[in-house]
Amino acid sequence: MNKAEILIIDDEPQIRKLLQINLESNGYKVVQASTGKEGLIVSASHPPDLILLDIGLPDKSGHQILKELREWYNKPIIILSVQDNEADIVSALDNGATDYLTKPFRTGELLARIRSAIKRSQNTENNSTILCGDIEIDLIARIVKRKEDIVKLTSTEYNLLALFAKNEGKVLTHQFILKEIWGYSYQTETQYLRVFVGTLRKKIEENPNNPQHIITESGVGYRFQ
Amino acid sequence: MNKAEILIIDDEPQIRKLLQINLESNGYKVVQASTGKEGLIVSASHPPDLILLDIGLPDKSGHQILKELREWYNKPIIILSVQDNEADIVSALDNGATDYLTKPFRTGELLARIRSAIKRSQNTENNSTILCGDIEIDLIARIVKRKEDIVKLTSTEYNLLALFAKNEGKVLTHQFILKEIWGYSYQTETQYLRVFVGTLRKKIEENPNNPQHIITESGVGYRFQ
DNA sequence: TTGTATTATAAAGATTTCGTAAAGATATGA
DNA sequence: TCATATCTTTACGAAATCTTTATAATACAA
Repeated sequence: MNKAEILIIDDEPQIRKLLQINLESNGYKVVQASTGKEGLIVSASHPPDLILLDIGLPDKSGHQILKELREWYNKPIIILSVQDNEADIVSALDNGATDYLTKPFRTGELLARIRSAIKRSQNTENNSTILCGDIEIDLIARIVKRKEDIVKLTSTEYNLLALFAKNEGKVLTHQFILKEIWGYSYQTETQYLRVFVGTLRKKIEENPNNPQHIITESGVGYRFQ
Repeated sequence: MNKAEILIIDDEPQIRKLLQINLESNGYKVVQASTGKEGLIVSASHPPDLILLDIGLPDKSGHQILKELREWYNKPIIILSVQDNEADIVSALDNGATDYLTKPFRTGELLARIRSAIKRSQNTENNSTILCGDIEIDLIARIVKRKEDIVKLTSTEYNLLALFAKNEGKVLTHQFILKEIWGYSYQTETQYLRVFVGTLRKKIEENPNNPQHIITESGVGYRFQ
């Protein structure tokens, strides 16, 4: 395989330099970003194979960046932090961080953890666009196309469709969907779901009266195929 | 999904006890081994969902155990160690350890790293399908296939079939089935069962008049095979 | 073989769940 | 501010599912 590409998101130039030297001498290609915002843009325009994210960023909190990245980025994200705070670590890991290292870290360990993470991620296939029949969902750009034509979706409609697509083939319960899209306290508002499934079907189904993508599983939930 | 099962391989009884209490109170099922050799035997006879491995074992070095496990075991292995030695960490990670924590570790962090590791391993392989002849039941996706074709089942029909499949070969009494599917107060409504077994047979049996999967045990209940 | 208990099937009735339209509420942006 | 888009509710007919009843088929024991 080619050189793996690693994106460093860190506001301290010295750290970036240090990491760059170490990573490049170990055969990685390095891209840098000094703010969270820049990191999001860079990673979206050219997704790296792994991201090193400093949690103590000045513009947005690293936790926020992590969440935004994880909406579409499913390769490894390793957190670097001066904080040796358990709550911080737990929160980062639960929000999808692959690993968490406390600064100052040992270079050899960091490199080993990077190798380990990249190796594992290669075993899983990750795609930032999902293709289901004539529907194409670009998780990075948040754009949905049907037979090459862009489908205009509201934010909630998109979130719902993306959730379906990420779980293609599985039956998702009303509860689960409501929890994911609207939040924990909306688990009983199944009527929301009916309305939004209705509008989604109108937009993505050939014949909304005979849906081929969003299938109703009566009494349970819906299934996307 | 069911309780994830975690195997602890550690020679110190206090550590095992501490881990056991913490893990069990977080909903995990815990199995223990006090030596590396025992750990290998236990994991081979009944593979756990994750292994916590102490690197400083008396009989074989933990590194050796790790290598032997990794010859066939591909679920997460998290190393616990009193050694805060970089070479040790690097070696463990390069030999396929999923993570490496130094004792004394923080319980919350360990639990978060366990959650993270299990979550990732589930994304790679989610084969929770039960196969019975030409019938395939995917318990996670909640989907039933017969000879590759999806069989459309109502919620109750699915629950019933899943119950049968989970108890393949066993005779389930009317009482038991009714209690499991409809609830405690329906134990005498055997007619429900007859109706639903009938519709299920129509959907999954080659010849519903001569069922091969759902067998009647007259006067007792049914058996799935 | 006959009678009884158990099981199977069909179909009607009751209930729940679903889909849709549309009105009201809220947010968004010029 | 107003206009527009979006979200939340409400209402009701349609569809799917569940429950009940009736009756036929089958199994089993005397």
